Amino acid sequence: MMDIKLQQLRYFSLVAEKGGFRAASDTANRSQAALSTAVKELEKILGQALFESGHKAKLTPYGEVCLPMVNQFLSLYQALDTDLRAAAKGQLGQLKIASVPSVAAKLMPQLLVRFSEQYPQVQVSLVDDNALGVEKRLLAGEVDLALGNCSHRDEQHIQFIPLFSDPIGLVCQRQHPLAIKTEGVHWQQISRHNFISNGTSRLLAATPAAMLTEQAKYRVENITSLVSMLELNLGVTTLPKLAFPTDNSQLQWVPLLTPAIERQIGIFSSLDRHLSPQASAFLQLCLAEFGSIDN
Amino acid sequence: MMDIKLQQLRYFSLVAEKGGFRAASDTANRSQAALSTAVKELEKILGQALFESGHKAKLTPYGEVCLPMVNQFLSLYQALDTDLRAAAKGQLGQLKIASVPSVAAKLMPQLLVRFSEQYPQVQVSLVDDNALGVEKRLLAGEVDLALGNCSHRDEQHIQFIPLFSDPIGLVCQRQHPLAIKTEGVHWQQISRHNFISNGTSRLLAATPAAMLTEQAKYRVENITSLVSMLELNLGVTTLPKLAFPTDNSQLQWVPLLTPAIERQIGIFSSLDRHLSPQASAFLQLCLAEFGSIDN
DNA sequence: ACAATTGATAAGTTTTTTTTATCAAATTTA
DNA sequence: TAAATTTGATAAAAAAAACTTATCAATTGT
Repeated sequence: MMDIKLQQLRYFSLVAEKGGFRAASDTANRSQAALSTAVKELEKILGQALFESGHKAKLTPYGEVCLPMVNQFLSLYQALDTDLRAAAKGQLGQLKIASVPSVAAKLMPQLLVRFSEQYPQVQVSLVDDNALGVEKRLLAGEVDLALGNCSHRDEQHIQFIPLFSDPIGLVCQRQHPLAIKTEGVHWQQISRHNFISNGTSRLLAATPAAMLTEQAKYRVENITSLVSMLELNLGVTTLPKLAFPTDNSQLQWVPLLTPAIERQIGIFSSLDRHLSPQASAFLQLCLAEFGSIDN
Repeated sequence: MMDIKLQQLRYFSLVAEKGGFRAASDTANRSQAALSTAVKELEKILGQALFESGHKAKLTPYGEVCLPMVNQFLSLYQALDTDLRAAAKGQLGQLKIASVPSVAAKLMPQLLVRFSEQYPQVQVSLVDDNALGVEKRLLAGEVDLALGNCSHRDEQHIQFIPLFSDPIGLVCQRQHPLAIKTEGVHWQQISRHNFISNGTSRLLAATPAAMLTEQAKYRVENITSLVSMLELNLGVTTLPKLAFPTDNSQLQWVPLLTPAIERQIGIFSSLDRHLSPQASAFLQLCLAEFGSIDN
């Protein structure tokens, strides 16, 4: 049992539309014989004549029944073609991103607005998690891309592209004696005060400032809780500049000068899977935004 | 811009389903190379990889997006194939029939029931008209087939296949003196009574009985009016046996013996157009019902 | 009646698809 | 861990399909 070819359907529809094999062959840039044989073979496959035998290409009642079905199918084929190509260009589909909270809050909104302008049909989902969590989600295939600070934990399966560096600084009340040192503070200056350790404090590890976390009076992961405690002057903490809530009127961020610590914010992608076209487009957007070389 | 081939979509879907080119090539009865090159070319057309490069045929995120779209399209292709073939066998589409009232009322119901059993998906429409009207509708392409009595008016465009013959007879009240002559009457016996001419009376033309219509006191086309007038004993008329309302308890049909007149009931089809498969099937049904040779 | 136009068909050419044969890489087995 | 197996990719050759050219008979318009 021969199967029906796309070309046969196309020619059948075109001949019916143009009202003749000659006219159809002109618009299709094919010889009249090509269309004639193709339609004849389609008729053979179906076991029924589509056009009346005779001079003019007039549809048979059967052809009349077939034509709308065939035309609808051909438009579905066109739609598929368009969709597959659109999806290939990343204009269709979904994009899943994991990000550390500070990036998710401060940078993602603008990035996503610009991405959605270019790719309005793409469904974007964003989850936030800590630095280890975003990498884990990426490895699990839960997300296409992950934004966070470099840890170089699994170079075998994960690629890291640095985007920019984010300096660590002291966070304290505006009335705090250290708050006026806007040019920068030394870790030993901090150690004279109560220290509240937080999720980003592991960035201090392997630096002299690691002492602070070891002597910490509190450890708080949640950023809102942390802010409340700082506002109540229960102590001071360190945060990357990006993680500092800029709209807060009671707290102050002061750069940590000695040692100067920076976290490398960048974008992770899996080496095991192809990037989806839209993920690739988003990565390009990030690179364009922050410069391709780390700065 | 190359266009996407059906075969490429089929192979892509099959490889994804079977989880490998080798396994897919087995079920498709093709070489592994055939599927490999076909899918590679599809990827080239789309400009994106569908399968991860590596040992196993794992879908890329893009392939993951494409697969359901492609599968849906392939099932639509299957549906089209099925529908076109079903329509070719006359199992789909519509059938339009014109018939003279007597045939429409007495024979069509049973015929249509049997037709619908075999072709449940076919929409049937039936119009009734007089002998000239059904032929006109057929010529106009309004209907696929016409049932009526032969007139041989347009042998160039219309084919007539006789099905059976229908004898003309006298119709009168049961109490009428002629009603007892069940073996048959002579036209001259009728001429002594009031005659009501009707639509079927032109069948008497070119016979001695034509005299009856010439001397007719009334002429009534509508069958219901005619029956009423006969019941009121306003006169007698002639009707083909089939046109006589068998459930009427007051009237009687008596064969016209001299001259014996019969109308040939048969089926008309256009010589200019192909019969639709379902029309052809209906014609076969009629021939089977009434015997292919006129009787 | 004649010229022009229509679709059908046969033969030959081009293009596409498929197979065969082989490869390198990855996986499994011993 | 090494050998054997299995995987998908690729090149060359063969087979199949699609298309073109050339020509025909039939129909239509003038």
